[in-house]
Amino acid sequence: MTLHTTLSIDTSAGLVPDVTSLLDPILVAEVPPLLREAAWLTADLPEAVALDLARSMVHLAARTAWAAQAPDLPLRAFPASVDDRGIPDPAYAPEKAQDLARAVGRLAGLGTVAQATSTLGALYTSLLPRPQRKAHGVYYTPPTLAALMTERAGEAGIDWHRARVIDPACGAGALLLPTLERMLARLADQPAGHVLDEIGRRLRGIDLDPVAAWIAQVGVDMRLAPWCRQTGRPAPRVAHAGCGLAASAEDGCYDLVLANPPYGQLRLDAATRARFAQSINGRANLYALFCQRAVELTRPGGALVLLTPTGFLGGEYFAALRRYLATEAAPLSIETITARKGVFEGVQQETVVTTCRRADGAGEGGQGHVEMRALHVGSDDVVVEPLGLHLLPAAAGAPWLLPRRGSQHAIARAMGTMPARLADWGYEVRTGPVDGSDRSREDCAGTAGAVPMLWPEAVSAQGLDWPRAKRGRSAWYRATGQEMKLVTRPCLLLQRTTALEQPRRLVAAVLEVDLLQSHGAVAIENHLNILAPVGPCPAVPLEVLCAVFNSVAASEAFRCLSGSTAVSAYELRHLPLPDPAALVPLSALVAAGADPEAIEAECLRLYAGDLPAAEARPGQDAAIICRGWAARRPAHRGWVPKDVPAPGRTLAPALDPKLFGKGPAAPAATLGDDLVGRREYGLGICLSFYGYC
DNA sequence: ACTGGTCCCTTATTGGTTAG
DNA sequence: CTAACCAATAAGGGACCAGT
Repeated sequence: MTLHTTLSIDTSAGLVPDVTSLLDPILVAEVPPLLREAAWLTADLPEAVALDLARSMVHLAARTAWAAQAPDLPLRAFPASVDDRGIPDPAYAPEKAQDLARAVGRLAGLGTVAQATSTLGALYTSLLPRPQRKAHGVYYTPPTLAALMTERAGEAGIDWHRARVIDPACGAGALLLPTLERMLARLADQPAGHVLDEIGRRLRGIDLDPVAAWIAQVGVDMRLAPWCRQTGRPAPRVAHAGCGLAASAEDGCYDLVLANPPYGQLRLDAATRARFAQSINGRANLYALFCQRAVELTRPGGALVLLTPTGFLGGEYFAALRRYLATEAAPLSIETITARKGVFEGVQQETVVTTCRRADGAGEGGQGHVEMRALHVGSDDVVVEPLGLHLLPAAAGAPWLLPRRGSQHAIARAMGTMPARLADWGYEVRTGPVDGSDRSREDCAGTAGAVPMLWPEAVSAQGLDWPRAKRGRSAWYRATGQEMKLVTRPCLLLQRTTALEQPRRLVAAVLEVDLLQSHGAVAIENHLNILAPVGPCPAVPLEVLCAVFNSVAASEAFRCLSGSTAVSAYELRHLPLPDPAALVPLSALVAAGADPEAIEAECLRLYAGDLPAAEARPGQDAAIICRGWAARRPAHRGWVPKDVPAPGRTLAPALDPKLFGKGPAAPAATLGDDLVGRREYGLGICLSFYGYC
């Protein structure tokens, strides 16, 4: 099988040419403790005071950094709308605040310009009051990811020599600076005045926060200082304060839109809802609006690179966004960021980088394929794990079934051709109707009309365990004229919220007839899903359904479709299932009470077993790029495997504790040893991408 | 009334450090 | 060296809110 890639990774050039040089180890080591200290300063202050202090400190830090980088040029004026009077209230350790700000500014002034702005941005975000930060989704892009995003833009065909680029939510300029860098590289031989003109004409950032936009602009000013000196002109205004969602005269003019927009649920007024009707349905999220906005800004044939939560890949409330993107700006590649934590400070959101091309009406036949990758983001590197090409579902708005990990490649492929859904198996899904948090009901154990109440903790792969209920929860429910809430027939119960980190996303147990017979009915709490037979005789028996849903294969299949911690009824209805006719061997195993491993193996076969082995693996021509390793360990410099290493090759233990665990260096091991799950052998895990370990 | 998504909080666990 | 303690992290439950 040839894994044709529209966006091949250029291994010879390296993934992120300037990342390692951009990340001065001194800064990497010394800045975070200062930022933590800074966060303490504002943690307990009233919001307005904290905001004031944050802005003052950033101003001071920027002044310090500027003095180091361009002492001969004037620093751009602080936004007039924000009060500039130094550290505001002496009561809150002002000297310490000033010292901190200067210290951060000095460190920022040491590194490259991109590093300086990202450091200033990080200072700002760590000082911002939490409510403010959350309300506006202020989480700036780490430099490694920003570099990767501009790299993707290049792969999507952006010509940095003439491209017009905009970031409608630019924050402190994390994406503007790498873009500027690429533009400058192409303008190297041009007269200085022309360079300034070109940058001013072709690069633009917008942010709601005038101080953030100012930091971004100061970064641009710093970078353009040499050209300014030559011409005696100031740098052009690139970053503007304003609302990135507002329509402008420049819609459809940009060759590239780069954005890590803010996230967060919204309450929309009717006008805004109508304005973004194409891309939102149900409960809207801010980033969906920015996605539509990004498409509107892009010219036909132009490219978009967006960093968003994964939720839109499968969630019900993002069906309109999926439909919109599929028709207006089909994704070329989707790259899931595997770590939920540690990439964005204080965020538990699972995120994804999507590269799209704006439709140009030229009838791009045969589209619908997406290049999937997983990104393992370290503190100063990104490891790219190729997951192959995958087809988007033809049905508009349907969840996109895409692998998030290498191990899901085969299952994701197979799912694309599986036509059956739960409805075809003879089942419907609904959420448990009883609100267990309703404390108005007293414990009714043993009273008349009381029926068993089933909570999530009663459901496990081992079966149903009633009257199990956690502390403070009643295992009984008194039906008070709401008998329609009760379940009277056997069904499958499935936990409704499971963490992404859990080994299994799907946890199911059969509600047997005996519990129903002894009590007449049971109540199902809201955090369980109910999979109930539609007719008297479903195409697949309950026990077989249970076996499939409890299998690792089904859990992995579900992971390919879900983006949030919820196991929603919507997603369950869309989960591809094997043809009922193919379930004969599994039914026999279940009926015979076969051991779990045999059942597990059969479920895996049902999902992925029919694929040839070659297809079950991600592309062998793919590359893994491990810049951070090379940077820290000279012995490993240049270790960027371009092809599959032979079994028997000696592996070094992992060198990046952030990525692959801590502890003393492990001894070298031989490829082919059982290295799976051994975190000290990061390389071993890398090689598992190739299907070797 | 029902459903879905997300955030936050509590609890359990783990890993690391230090006193005895 | 062991036990106790503490901090950080993971897991999972609960609450809340908004849309249908």
